[in-house]
Amino acid sequence: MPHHSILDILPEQLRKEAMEKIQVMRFPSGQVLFSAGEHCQGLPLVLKGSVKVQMTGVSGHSIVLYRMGKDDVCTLSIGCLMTGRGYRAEAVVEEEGEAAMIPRGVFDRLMDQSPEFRLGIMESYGRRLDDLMLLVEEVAFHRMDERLEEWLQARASRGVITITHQELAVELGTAREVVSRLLKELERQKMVRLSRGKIELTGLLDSSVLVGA
Amino acid sequence: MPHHSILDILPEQLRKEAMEKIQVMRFPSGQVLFSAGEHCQGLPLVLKGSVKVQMTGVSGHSIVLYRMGKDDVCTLSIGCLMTGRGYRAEAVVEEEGEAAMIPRGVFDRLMDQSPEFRLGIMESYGRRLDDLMLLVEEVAFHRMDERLEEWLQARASRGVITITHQELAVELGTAREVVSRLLKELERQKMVRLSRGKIELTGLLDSSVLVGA
DNA sequence: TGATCGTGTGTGACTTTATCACTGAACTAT
DNA sequence: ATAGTTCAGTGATAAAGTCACACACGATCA
Repeated sequence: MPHHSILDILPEQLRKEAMEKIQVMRFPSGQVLFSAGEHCQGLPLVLKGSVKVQMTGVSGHSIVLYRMGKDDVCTLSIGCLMTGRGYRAEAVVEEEGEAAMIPRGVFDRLMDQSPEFRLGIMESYGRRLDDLMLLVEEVAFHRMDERLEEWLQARASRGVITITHQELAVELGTAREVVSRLLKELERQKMVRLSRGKIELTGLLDSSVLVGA
Repeated sequence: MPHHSILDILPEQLRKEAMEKIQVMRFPSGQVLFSAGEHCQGLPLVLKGSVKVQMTGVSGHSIVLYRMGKDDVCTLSIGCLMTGRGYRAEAVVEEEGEAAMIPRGVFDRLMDQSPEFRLGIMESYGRRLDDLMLLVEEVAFHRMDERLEEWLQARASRGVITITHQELAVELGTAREVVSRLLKELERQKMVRLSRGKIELTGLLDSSVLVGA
C-alpha cells in the first residue's frame, strides 16, 4: 500500500479509485528514470529513496538542477504529460527507493476532482521554480570555493562522502579540474582528507558561523 | 473588455462570471509590479506590454530571469497566491501595457471548474520551468561574448538599442565592466557602434549562420 | 557660458574560473 | 603480475569577475 502525502490527503472514495490504477515501481541506485528527449508515461510520485535531476547543455556539460525525495512529485513530468513534449533533463536514482506512477487519466481526474491534489501539485511547481531561481543566482554570482564548501557541509558536516571529483563537478556545474584544485586547497588547509572516490570532512569551519557571529 | 487567451477559452458562463470580478490595470514603463518580499494580491494576466522578472542575490547582483508578454500568466504569483509566501523576485514593466488581476477566489473557482484554465496554468508553469532550466545551462556553461551577441541579435538584428551597459549586465547576470569590454571589442570588429546609453548594431554576423551553413 | 553634478563608460591590475593537454596513481579483471 | 580503465593532479593559457579610479557626456543652474 503506497503512502505519499499527496495521496493521503485525498478523500477516501477518490483515493481508493486512484490506488487501483497506480503502479508502484522499485528502482535500484544508478537507474535512469528518464532521459532527455523521452516521452512521459505518467506522473511519478516518489515514495522512498532519492533521485537527482540533471541536464546536459549543448556544450556537453551537465549540471544537477535539483533532487527529489520522499513525498516529492516529479514536477518535470507534469509539463511533459500535459503538453506531450519530451523531457529536457534526465533523472538518475541516487538512493534506491520506489515511486508510484499515476497514469495520465487518473492525473486528469484527480486534478479535476480534488482541490487538495491540485494544491499539492501547485506547491510542488512553486518549490521547483524557487529552487531553480536560487540555483540561477548561485551559479551566476557565487564563488566556486564557497559553493563547494556549502555543498560538502550540506551533505555531511563530518564523515566520509563517496563521490568522484567529476560527479562533484556536475553537482556544481563546473569542470572536474576546478573541483580537484579547490579540494586540494581545502586539504592543504586541513579541512578535508582526500582519497580516490572519497572525501573525508575533518574540520570544515562554516564561514557563515564566523560572519554571523 | 479584456482579452487574454486563458480567459477566451473559458465556457461562456464561467467567463462572464469571472469577467465581473476581474480588474484591469494599466501600468507605465518602469513601474515595479511587485518586489521581493511583497505578498501577492491576485494573479496578473498580461494583456498588453512586456514585463521583465529579475532577482537580486545576497551578493547584491541582479539577473533577469525571464520576460512576460501578451497572453502570459504571472507564474510566480500563482505560487505566492497559493502558499502565502512573499515574492522572491521583482517585476518591472519594460513596455507599458495592461494586466487583468484575478482575485484569489476567482482563481480557485476557475481551477476547480475549468479544465481549460487548468491546462493554461500548467502550461505556463511548464514554460517557466523550461526557461529557467535553459537559463541555468546558459549561465553555467556559455561564454559571455556569445551570450552577449545572442542577446543583441534577439533584441534587434539591426538598428539602435537603448540600454546602458549596467542594464545589459543585469540581463546577462554579469558585471558592467565585462559588458563594457566585450562591447568595445565588438566595436573594434565593426559589429556595433557605441554611444552613451545606446548600441547601434551595424554588421552583427550570427555565428550560427556560419556554423549551420 | 562655463561651472557643477550625476550618471555612464573605459581601462589597468589582479584574482578566480575555465579550458586544454598531459602525467601518473589507484583500482579491476584476467 | 600485467594490462586496461577510471580517477586525480598540475602547468599553461584564456576568459571572466573584482577593485579602483579616470574621464566623458549631458543636464542644470548661476
